[in-house]
Amino acid sequence: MARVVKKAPVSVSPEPTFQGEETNRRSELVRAAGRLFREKGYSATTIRDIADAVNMRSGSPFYHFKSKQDILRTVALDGIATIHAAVAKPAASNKAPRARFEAMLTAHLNVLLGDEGRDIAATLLHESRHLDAEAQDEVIRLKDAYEGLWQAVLKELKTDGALTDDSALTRLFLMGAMNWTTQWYRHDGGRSPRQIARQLAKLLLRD
Amino acid sequence: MARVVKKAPVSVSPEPTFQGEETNRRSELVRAAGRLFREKGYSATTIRDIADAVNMRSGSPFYHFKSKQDILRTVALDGIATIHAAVAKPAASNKAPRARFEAMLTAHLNVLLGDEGRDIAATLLHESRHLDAEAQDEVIRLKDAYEGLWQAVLKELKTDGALTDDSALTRLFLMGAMNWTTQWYRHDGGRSPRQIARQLAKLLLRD
DNA sequence: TAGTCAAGCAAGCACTTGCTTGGTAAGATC
DNA sequence: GATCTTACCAAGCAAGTGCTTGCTTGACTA
Repeated sequence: MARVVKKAPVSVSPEPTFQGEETNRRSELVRAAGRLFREKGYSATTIRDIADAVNMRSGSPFYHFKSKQDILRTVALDGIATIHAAVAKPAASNKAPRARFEAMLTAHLNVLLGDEGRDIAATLLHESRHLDAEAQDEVIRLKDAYEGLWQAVLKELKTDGALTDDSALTRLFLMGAMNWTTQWYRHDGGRSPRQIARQLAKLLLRD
Repeated sequence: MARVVKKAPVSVSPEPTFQGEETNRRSELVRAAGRLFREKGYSATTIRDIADAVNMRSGSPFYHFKSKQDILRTVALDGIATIHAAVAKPAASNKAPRARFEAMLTAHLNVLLGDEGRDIAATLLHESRHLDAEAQDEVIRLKDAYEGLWQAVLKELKTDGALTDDSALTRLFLMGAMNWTTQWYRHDGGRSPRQIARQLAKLLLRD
């Protein structure tokens, strides 16, 4: 209600067509959906919520996506691709394992906690179960590939003697410690992702 | 459908009143709700799902609970009380800090991953945001009290020299590593909570 | 100038949702 | 034996739910 006057009888300019800003309307939907999925969860978020957030009517998102699940799929795949890309960069650097490890931690946490990626990352981590089986398989495949980056650096750290155990269990503990930050991190609080990464490295590695 | 014959015209015994089994119908609802909340999430679980699971009609749970949220509140508070009680016991033992720590890890993981508590624990960890503000505050209060148990043992471990940093950050990493197990633990897999606890202790503590 | 197309809107359909209401059968209590 | 209480059920209401349909409009194109 009070949303749109059906036909503004006097208005001359027929809507300023707010150009520039952001090209793609579809990606606006994805961003809005990501934020809402993080804030309220997939099931509690309605198509109407998403449409409202980008100033559409409730039927219009279905021009861009064939279903609500399709939106979720897009957000989740977007999320893991973002994390992977962010971490692959420091992982490919030629720093010493320890410094490389810390840079990877920082990259992962920057996505999870930063304004850019935290919506899609949280959606990926907490709402993937609402995907259909096929999409879930795809997420798992990409996640396994991503964790391969970590397994590799853990192995090097063991070779270096900074780590005594580079088993899958160690990797899972590491993922847990990192991904759980979304549950307690406060954006107004003092600690930066960088500092958190450093502390985590210090906890896990011995010198 | 095919659920209950309205009035069995010939049946003599008017329903065997399946005694014994489990006293309280209300707690059956809580258990069923916990399982469903873990499997599908709070929002995706309907009152009809919960009622079906204990063979009631969809209006009947409202005799025991005043709203769907009230069920969630009960499950969540039940969850944290269960974890707290399970960990408080080893925490109060007079073992050496290191052994005590490992016993606490085991206790926490036994609740999270065991058949008894994993439903309510998962609900607590992942669905608390759907509580109203008041209930959320109560959960946070209890959670802070619970984490106090951990902060205390971390402090002792530092005194003992097994840990270099007993800050809140260390505790949060620890909670993350533990609570994230629910995301990957397989009940058919080889590792027991006990073994996982031991490995985690080995990763965090130095000898 | 007519035709095409991308990007939406208005309306609404079929269904689901949490929850309420009036009733009722079996015990417990007086 | 009359009343009260417990624990439900049958029915349904009002508000949503995902999604579809037919249409419009402004920008481009032949």
